Amino acid sequence: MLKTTGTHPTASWIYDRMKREFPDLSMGTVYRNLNILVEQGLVRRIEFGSTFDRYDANTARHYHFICERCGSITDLSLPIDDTLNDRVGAGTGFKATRHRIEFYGLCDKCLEGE
Amino acid sequence: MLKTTGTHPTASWIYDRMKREFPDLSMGTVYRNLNILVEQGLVRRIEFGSTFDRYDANTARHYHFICERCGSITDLSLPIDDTLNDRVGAGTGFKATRHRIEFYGLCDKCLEGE
DNA sequence: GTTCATGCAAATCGTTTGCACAATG
DNA sequence: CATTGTGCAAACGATTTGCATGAAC
Repeated sequence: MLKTTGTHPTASWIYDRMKREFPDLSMGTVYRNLNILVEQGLVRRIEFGSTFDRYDANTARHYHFICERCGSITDLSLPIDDTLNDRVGAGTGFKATRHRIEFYGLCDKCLEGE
Repeated sequence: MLKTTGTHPTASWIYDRMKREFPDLSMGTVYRNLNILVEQGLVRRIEFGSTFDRYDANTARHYHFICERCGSITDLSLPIDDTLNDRVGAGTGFKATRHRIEFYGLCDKCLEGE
């Protein structure tokens, strides 16, 4: 189900959605299975400023755009820049192997209303 | 106190630390005052993968490095790249005004033990 | 009969809030 | 007397867990 969803749902969104098909689904089951999928690397857990987690079935490396007005989260096609990792190491003695970027601003839909 | 701390403490770390000086300090007070400082823009709240928030008195824009072994969080001096924001807009119709980057890897101390 | 995922409810944990009180002006 | 910041304990909300049940092999 997650794979066919372009959004980045929360656990309770998934719960509501799946409950249509499995009326006596429980939250425990949702969380248990999400954790299994995350362990298996099939799903990514992503935490943003909110109090709840979101889940992402797009396991390809990508950056995220978060709209500050409507809160929507969109996958970006911006190419991954691995030279950033090397630049961090220069001089500091750190060794960065990966990074994550989130962009904040206004999405296309919210810009229309401006 | 936060200003004199290079680390990115959690609320309970601050609580423990301040309790030495104010023995009957309560958690409510810590959180209340942290929220006030965040509202005033004097302190940043930063959420990482963990279940709890961290606080940062360094309000200058900067990226973070998170050590995957010891969990330490370090401010980076890597220059902010605002051209990234523009590149997000190109083609997508989004307007990014800011971004945040976290690097993951091994810090200098943990690399020594390799 | 053993294994395993489930529903349910209770527990957990970081954070927030209601309230009474004491200090301040 | 009005205001403000506090301690305390209870409330909160997202997530986790213990346990009994029932299905699958």
